[in-house]
Amino acid sequence: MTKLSQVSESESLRLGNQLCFSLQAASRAFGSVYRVLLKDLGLTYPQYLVMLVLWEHGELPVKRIGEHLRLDSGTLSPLLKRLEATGYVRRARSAEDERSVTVALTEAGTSLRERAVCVPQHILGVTDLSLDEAMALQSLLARVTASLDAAAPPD
Amino acid sequence: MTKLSQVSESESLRLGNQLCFSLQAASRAFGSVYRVLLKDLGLTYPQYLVMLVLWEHGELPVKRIGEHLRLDSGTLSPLLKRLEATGYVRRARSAEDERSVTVALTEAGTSLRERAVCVPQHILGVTDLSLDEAMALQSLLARVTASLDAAAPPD
DNA sequence: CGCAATTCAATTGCGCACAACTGAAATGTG
DNA sequence: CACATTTCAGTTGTGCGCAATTGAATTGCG
Repeated sequence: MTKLSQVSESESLRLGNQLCFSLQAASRAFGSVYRVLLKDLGLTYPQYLVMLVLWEHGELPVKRIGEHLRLDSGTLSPLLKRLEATGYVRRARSAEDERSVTVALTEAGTSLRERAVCVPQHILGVTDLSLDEAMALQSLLARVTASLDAAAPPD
Repeated sequence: MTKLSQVSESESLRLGNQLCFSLQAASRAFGSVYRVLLKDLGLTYPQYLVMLVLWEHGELPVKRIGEHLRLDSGTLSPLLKRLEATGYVRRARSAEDERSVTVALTEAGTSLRERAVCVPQHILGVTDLSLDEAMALQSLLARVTASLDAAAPPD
């Protein structure tokens, strides 16, 4: 098994830089498609991710949401404030632990789910990948992320 | 060839959402590693990308840089101003076309290249992918981006 | 128990991405 | 040639991602 770090310099230079760039490009391309789809729902993509977590797990403290999405309070606090302003979410200090803030879905936030189920299908519809390819991609991404995290731990 | 849009609902719902998420996660993980490496060079990752373009192509108008990196003037103008403040780049209105601004490397910007060549190798060293896997990943990403762009054109 | 260390959300500050707009310069058309 | 259209870079405003810090609440240890 040839390791990338053993490939010729010019080759690895190109590939090394290009890999991250392609990743970013793909990520932003997804962003454009999501932006259009989510506009009607009054959500940005990161806000949509938070809603997915809440739809799946129900009421959660900010910390837990951050663990699911790898986001810290610096990102989540203002984002959740905007979700609250939109009316999809309610925040309240936990009674058991006054440091913690519990985020819960409002009525509007809960019912939004039905209007959002079509989103991932629409996304998949335009990716033009086979199931195998999508799973292969997913698997490669997971491995890359894991090894990068080992090198520069997210904590 | 099974198309994702034909897979069962629950499966595609999960995969559809997860694909973009994994992409973002991998992109951010790369970002963390690059951030550490580029700190010594006084560059952010997007600034590094601009430098790569300039190292390869030499003096270029803002528009061309944007075409290489898929970035518009709203992103590039302040970024280039910061690169100029750091001293890696010089900007000047083009003589032939007064609308255009030409970006050129300074002495410091040119010589920075030597200190930057180790970056992609270091990055590759921690991705833990074989050459085949890296190329497969690259190819999948390119296809995904192309199909997403067809659905929501970057223009 | 009492005090230090830890945990949690929030805030501040910086840089990037993108949409929408501005204004100046160039191009094209009648 | 005159005037509308297009092409540039820049600015403004919003939202994200992350580092660093703050302040309050909890936990742990002596």
